[in-house]
Amino acid sequence: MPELPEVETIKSELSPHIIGRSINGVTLLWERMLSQPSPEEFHLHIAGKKITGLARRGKYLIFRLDSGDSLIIHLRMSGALILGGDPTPKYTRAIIHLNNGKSIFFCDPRKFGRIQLVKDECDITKKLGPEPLEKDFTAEVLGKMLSKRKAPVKAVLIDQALIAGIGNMYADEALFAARINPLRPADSLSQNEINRLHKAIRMVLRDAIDSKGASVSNYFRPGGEKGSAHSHFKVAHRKGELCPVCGRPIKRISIRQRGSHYCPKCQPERG
DNA sequence: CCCGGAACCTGAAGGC
DNA sequence: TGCCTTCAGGTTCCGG
Repeated sequence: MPELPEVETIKSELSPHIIGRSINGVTLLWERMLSQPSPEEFHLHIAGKKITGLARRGKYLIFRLDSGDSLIIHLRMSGALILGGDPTPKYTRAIIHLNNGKSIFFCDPRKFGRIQLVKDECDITKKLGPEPLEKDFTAEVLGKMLSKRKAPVKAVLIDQALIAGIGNMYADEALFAARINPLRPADSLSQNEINRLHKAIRMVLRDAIDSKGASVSNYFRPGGEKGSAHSHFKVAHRKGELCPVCGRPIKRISIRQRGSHYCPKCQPERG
């Protein structure tokens, strides 16, 4: 599932191929993928616009256009952006046609991904919490967030309004690295645990970016290659496998209807 | 505001 | 082998 490291990888690998290019038009094969504006408005305002920059905020990928508008893509669960000519990849739901004969194929078996064209990208990004890899995301900032919440710390980590870009698998990995049980009430963490968690979040995300993201589900890089971050996972998606630290089986429980993987020994109920 | 649960989707995996 | 059910989870919406 594309989370921060996957979207960051897509941004880096797509950028050199598309910045400075113009968009001839966009084909929508699954119209509900467009959340705003209307299809008529969308086609009217996108045709012929030049891509001046590509940015990421949380899990959103932002194409900045010379018109001042921004084309914003969210891959949600199973989306991938593949750069190519032909043939059209399986599960293609939208095609962004560039002026060099190449296209960006938005492939998404689950049809959860979304495209929108907005005048002001802040309308979308202002709802997001800080970027976990930026300087302003300090242990103090994290501690303040957690201290206001009684929900399980796992649920708080994946709340995009608090921290932007962490999803289910990297939350599990960060909590394991910090040796914190995912069910612990967020406001029950000690200062030491907050510091560990802060460090773990940044380490886990940076490592995953170095590995070009985790190819679970339908994630592919723009060239069609997979990432390798999933092969370094210690607990995420590893139910029943043995903990690399203590050798006990990884447990899987449901938190907020999300599969949560952890080691009962290394991440005990009470810190 | 805070919290938890349902809905959106469909391929994959598991049960019988 | 095959049908059927369940699972996967990012975001949005809704109810308590």
